[in-house]
Amino acid sequence: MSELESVIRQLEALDHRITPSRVAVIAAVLAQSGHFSVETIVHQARGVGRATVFRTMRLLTELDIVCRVLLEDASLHYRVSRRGHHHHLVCVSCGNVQDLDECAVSDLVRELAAATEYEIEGHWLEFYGRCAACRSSVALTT
Amino acid sequence: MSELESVIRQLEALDHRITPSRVAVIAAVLAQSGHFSVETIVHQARGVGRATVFRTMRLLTELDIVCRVLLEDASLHYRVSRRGHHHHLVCVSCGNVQDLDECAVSDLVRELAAATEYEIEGHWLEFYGRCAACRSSVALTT
DNA sequence: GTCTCACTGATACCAGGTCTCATAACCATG
DNA sequence: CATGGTTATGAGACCTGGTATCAGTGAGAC
Ligand SMILES: [Mn+2]
Ligand SMILES: [Mn+2]
Ligand SMILES: [Zn+2]
Ligand SMILES: [Zn+2]
Repeated sequence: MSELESVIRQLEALDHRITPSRVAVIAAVLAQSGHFSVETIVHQARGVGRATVFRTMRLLTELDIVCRVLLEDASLHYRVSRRGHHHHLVCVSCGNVQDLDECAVSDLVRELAAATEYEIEGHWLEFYGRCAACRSSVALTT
Repeated sequence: MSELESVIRQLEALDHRITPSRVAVIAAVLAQSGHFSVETIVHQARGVGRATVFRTMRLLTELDIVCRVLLEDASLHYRVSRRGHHHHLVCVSCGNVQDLDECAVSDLVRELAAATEYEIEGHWLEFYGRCAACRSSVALTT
């Protein structure tokens, strides 16, 4: 079963209708290699309305098929998610994304909950830096 | 010396000009109690142009007079910052913000740098939840 | 007081995203 | 299959947050 079929099964299982527009958006999403903006999908899923692309992205986010990637300037990208809850290390130079294996703050969430009496429901955690490749190319040009 | 004067001194020290517009924006910012959007300041600093408000907010961010508060939906707010680098715990119900004392991920940044060969330059970290007050009011209404 | 350059604000513009609503079509059911 | 109810679509208006342009102003060094 292809990845596309697998996503379609998930939608069916949750009583969402399988429409050509949705399939086109999902196919475009699955074809991305790194992180991407919604606009990229709007361009690549030709003929699908802008609103539908945004609606489908929301669906895919809720189903955990994509994850949100927050860039340093607070703009929102997406990325195909092949695991559960996790965070990212983004190269600010080439855009490469490293998925981090586990949530580094789950312990902290418990501590915070105890210390502050907040019931903690969510968090954002993203790291920015330069990957080894980008660092060495900078070294060469300076 | 008032907080306003203190900020003005900081601007002077860095060779920024003290203009009525800047003073109005800074005064409006310092009058905020929690986190706020730029739009709030646009409304409250009457007569100051939109662009100038945005420019001044950028200045204040660079000078660490305000810090950026990222909401759960990735929208950007600001908050008067009375300390160095830190993170936030935001109540998604009433908007109350708790400043967290220290950066909880500075150790992690070092570990990550070693493990991934990235040079890590920055991060986003924000927590969302419900404060004690909001939790008890929910308990009452259910 | 003069001069210069940083700053301003009106305005146009852009990006990202939502709302509306008439139309289309998916798919459960018979 | 044929039908029907309900879900999804897409054109376009609209909204929010933010930047670019540029002629005009005024802060403050001298
Ligand atoms: Mn996490
Ligand atoms: Mn930190
Ligand atoms: Zn890189
Ligand atoms: Zn609260």
